Amino acid sequence: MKEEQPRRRPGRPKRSETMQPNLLILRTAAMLFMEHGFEKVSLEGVAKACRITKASVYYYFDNKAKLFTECLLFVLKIAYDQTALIMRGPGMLKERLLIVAERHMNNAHVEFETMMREAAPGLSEEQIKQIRDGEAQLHILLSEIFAQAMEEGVITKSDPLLLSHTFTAMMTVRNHKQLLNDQKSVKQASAEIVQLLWNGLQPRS
Amino acid sequence: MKEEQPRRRPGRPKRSETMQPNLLILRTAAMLFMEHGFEKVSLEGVAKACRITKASVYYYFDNKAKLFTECLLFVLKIAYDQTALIMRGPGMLKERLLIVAERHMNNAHVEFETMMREAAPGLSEEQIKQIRDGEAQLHILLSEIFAQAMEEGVITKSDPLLLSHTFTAMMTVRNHKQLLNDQKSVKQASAEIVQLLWNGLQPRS
Amino acid sequence: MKEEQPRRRPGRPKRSETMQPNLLILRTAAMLFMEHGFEKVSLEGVAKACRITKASVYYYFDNKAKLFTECLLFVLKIAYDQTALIMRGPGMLKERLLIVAERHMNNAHVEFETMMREAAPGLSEEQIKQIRDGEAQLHILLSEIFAQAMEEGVITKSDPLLLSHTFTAMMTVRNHKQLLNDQKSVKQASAEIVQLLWNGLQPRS
Amino acid sequence: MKEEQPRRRPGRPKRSETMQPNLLILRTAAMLFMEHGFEKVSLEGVAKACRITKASVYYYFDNKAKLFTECLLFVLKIAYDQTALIMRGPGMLKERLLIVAERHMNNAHVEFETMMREAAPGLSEEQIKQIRDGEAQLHILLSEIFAQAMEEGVITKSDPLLLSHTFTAMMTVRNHKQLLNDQKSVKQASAEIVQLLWNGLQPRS
DNA sequence: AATGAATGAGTGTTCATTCAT
DNA sequence: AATGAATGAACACTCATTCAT
Repeated sequence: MKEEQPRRRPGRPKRSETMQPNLLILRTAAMLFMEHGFEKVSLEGVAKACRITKASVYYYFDNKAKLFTECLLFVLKIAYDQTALIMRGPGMLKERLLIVAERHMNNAHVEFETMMREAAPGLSEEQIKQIRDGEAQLHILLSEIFAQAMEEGVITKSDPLLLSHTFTAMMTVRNHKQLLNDQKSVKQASAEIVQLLWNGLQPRS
Repeated sequence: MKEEQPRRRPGRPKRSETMQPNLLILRTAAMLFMEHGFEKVSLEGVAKACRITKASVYYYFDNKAKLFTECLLFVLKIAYDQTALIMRGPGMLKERLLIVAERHMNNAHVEFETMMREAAPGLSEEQIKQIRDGEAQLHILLSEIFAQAMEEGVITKSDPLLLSHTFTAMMTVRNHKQLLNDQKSVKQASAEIVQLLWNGLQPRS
Repeated sequence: MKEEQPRRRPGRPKRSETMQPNLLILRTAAMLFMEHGFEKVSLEGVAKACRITKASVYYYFDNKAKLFTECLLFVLKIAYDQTALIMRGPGMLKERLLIVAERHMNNAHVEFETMMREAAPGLSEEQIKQIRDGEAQLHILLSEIFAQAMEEGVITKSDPLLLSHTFTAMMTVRNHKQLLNDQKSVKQASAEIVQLLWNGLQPRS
Repeated sequence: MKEEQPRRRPGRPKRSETMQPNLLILRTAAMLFMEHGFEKVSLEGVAKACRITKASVYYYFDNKAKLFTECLLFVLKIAYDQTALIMRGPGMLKERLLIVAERHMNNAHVEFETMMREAAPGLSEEQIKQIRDGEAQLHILLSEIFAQAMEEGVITKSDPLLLSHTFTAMMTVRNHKQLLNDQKSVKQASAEIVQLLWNGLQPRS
């Protein structure tokens, strides 16, 4: 993001014409990157999806790596905010987890680490660090929630950071075409997955 | 990487070296595909890694899609065999799961579904089906084991297929660079993950 | 051809040179295609002949098939216009035929149908149809002229379309290196050929 | 042709198994070259059509240029013999021309000069000369027949060599897909073409 | 006599990037 | 602010050719 745009009211903007090209590109590219990964998204493709020219994309973003980085930071920010809002909100932990899971699983996208691995050779150290930091914050957020719940005896004690990663990893089931789409709704799947994590495999006496 | 090896002249080699180039290519390419995904692996790259020329790769495999397909089937076969051996072997279910998890997590690679999504546009319907079938068999194997365990009361009842997918998904934690490599050994992580799945979050009274 | 011209750096040229690259490429490629046929002309070759790069050719034309199609339509259009101008102009039919023959034979090129046969596998149905249509119009033009002449008793009655094709075919003599270039001028050859067609072999009493 | 094969009885051999690979390759390649031209025929393709390997083709023929040359000489020889047989045979000149025309037009193939132009850059001077000579003999044969007919007053006097080339050129109508195949049988077309050449366009009083 | 295995050079095509306007 | 026009590097793939067996 090059500079500070005049602040816009929250909520999705109505139509592209009204949006600053800045943001339009960012949103569009973010969507494409999340859906197809780094390599498969060409700047030509981004430009076309925005109804502008490739050179215009370069006007706003130095290069592909930069655009990618900003896109991911943008997405991570949103994910962070949404997750924070839900997880810090009211309700039982299990219920809040379910909401997060459902949200997350609803838009199938390339697994984060895979995307990073794909993109990494094209990114600078600094850029990688930035993205890693953004991601880390999300895990820290979750692990703090988990840690607190452990303190309070709401859930069994374990490594909260690992729990956060595991929880996130479980949601990649959204990508498993053969399970979803064919057999289960996302809503049902996410419910069952959270249930699984909650109860564990070991039968309760 | 500019070491100038005097490239072999064309013609049949003097029959000496170790592995059939057939297999050498398959193994090498499989490794590369699993590590970097479909797009990032160039046949030039595969060739170089095998110390042969691109044209030679084409001598053995019709095209990239074919090579990719055979690589995945190769990998899936191995994974299936290993998993079958372990899961049908002796020991408590939890212990067997742990072994599988450890094995699986030890070689970090691109998440399967992400790779498929990336490669799919380049593959034929038939090839996609073949790979999907190979993958499905692994899940069927696991879900049969799980179903039986449920029958026997070893684990709580739930959808065994979903459980299989979830279990697999959990192991993508291997890719989370920031968790592993930095903080935890794979051995420890897999143990904790299986523990998590086994006990669940809800505290036992 | 190893003269090292310092290749222009990328970016927009300083707006000076003569022809639109658009047309330059079309003309150059048309010439090459007509002279060497579809396969033998590489886009690299076209680019070099235009003193630009291959990628620049792609900037103006989607792919080889498209460029080829546009070239042929371009050439057919010119041929049509020239032929129409002459054949619908004043003068005796025989004289007009002579002029057309001379024009046509003056630029030796690959026989049309042979070129189409060569190129066809690479073209889309639509593209083939377009070219065929362009070609057909030329034959329709000629056959209408012939039909009218037959009506008026200027020439003997026969199938006018076949006559058009035959007339066109006769002009492929231009390609017969051993006859022309060595022994006869094109001017003389075309005159004799038209004479031949006009009088026929059978002696007049 | 590398050496003198034990002489075979005339007529087409029953099946490939009985044929010397020598000849099998020659015939097959000749057919392919005549049908598709020089560039489009790959030695791999020739080999496959012969049910042997590419290396075997190389065993019998030094390289593509050599094979091509021998194929054309082979075809020209046959054409010469057939033409000689017919043209020196009994019957009115016009009737004999018709038979030759029909034969020639029946197997549509790449126009000779076009093929030569395509292949020439790959051939040695010597090879080009050989083929040109073979072709020239055919034209000499025809022009001698024509010259004699002119002497005898059977046809009008003109340049007999040019007549030969023109006659040959007229038969390239066989390639005009839009005329033949759609509207006329080859038999009919050849008859009309010979008629055209015979009578000429100018009405007889 | 016949071939399996290898190569180098070339082709069509895509794409990130640059630069004058 | 925005873009049209250009490039170089890479990639998938093909093919004529070579050589040890």
